[in-house]
Amino acid sequence: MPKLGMEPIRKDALVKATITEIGRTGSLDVTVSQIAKRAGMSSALAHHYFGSKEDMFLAAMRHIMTIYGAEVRGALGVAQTPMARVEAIVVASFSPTNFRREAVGAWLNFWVLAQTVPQAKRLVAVYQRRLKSNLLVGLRPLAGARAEGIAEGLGALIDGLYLRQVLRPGAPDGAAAAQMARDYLAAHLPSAPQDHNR
Amino acid sequence: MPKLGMEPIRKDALVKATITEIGRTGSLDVTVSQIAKRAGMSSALAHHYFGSKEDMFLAAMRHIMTIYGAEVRGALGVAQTPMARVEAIVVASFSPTNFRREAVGAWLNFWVLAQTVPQAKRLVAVYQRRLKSNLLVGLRPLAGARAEGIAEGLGALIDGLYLRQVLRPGAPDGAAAAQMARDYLAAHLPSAPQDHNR
DNA sequence: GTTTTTGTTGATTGACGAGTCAATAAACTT
DNA sequence: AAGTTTATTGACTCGTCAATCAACAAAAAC
Repeated sequence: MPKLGMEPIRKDALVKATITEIGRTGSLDVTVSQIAKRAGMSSALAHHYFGSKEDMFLAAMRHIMTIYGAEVRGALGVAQTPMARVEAIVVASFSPTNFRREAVGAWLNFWVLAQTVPQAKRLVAVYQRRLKSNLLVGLRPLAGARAEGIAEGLGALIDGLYLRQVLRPGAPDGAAAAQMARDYLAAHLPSAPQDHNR
Repeated sequence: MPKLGMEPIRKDALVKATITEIGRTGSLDVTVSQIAKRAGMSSALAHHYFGSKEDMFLAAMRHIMTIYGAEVRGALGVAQTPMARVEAIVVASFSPTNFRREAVGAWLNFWVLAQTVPQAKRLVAVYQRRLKSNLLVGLRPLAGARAEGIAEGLGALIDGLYLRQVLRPGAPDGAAAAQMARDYLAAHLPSAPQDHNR
């Protein structure tokens, strides 16, 4: 009983299933059948819509980055001060949508994929560039020439917090991670007076 | 022409070859044959000395952690002040031995392995605990109650710097990474006066 | 109402790779 | 010198999985 216009629906289901399965198993060693099954179709159909497994992986990466990008853009839209802009990025990075178990697990594996697949490497590079440039818009008014280094460091810290989240048992604690990023900012920005005695 | 006492030699060669191959291909999808070939023997012999591929991976993890641990211990041995202790850990973390391409690439993949293999997860947990406790010894005299949070943050930052190194083209720049860690410390420690205008 | 397009799958192919085994040989033991 | 242990490998088994194909079904187009 084929309804028409299935393509986008099927593709969407496959992309989500890909993320779920990679996150669930914690590995890129997921079979197309597993993914297809979770998405409610045969593996042949998955191959029909995406040419190859690699294509599915890349689509899944793009999806994760799209969600993240949209959330950042949304938060940046309402930010008025430079500090609010930086804060918005931090909040978005550790929001329940992006910092959820599945997504973080998938993210780590995409990082690995980027070591092998040039396309994937390019996607990660895009993410890094965007993150840095977004941070810089907020940081430059606050830190001038030092903004560059702070953005680099904050980027690394965020990635590190993601990395560590992967192995932490239990529900992800985005609030704690975000607080760590804020502490980093507070310590590195000149204006905000620092309170080292608690 | 079998000479006796080959076991430790073969095992050592296999462990090193495992790290090399994982680092080279950037993936855990290396075949036992590849590893064995690089180590100069047949795949059957690799299976003879290690029961399974997983065993080889675990041995390789232990090897990397052992090298790292030894270097940290060595540097800590000669450190006199609390600050020197923390500095020693930073230096060791980004020393050419530990921060080399191969090792960092392998490290990332072991992180992935830890998502699937409980043994591997335990090893990473051990690394994290040791790092944190080593940092705390130096940080507590310097930061008191705040030491805990600083150690956690510095640990995440170090991991993040490793993570990012993986995708950076060209030779690894341990000096720059170490500097970033030092900046983190300088910004978070109360005593050292901060120079925000440069 | 026949032809084309779109959706769908079970079955098959073809490759690859982990782990086993039998066989060979050198060294140590008694 | 016969027997045991250690080293070593080529050949083989067995499973898995990405990708393809042939076939069927329903909607759309003509």
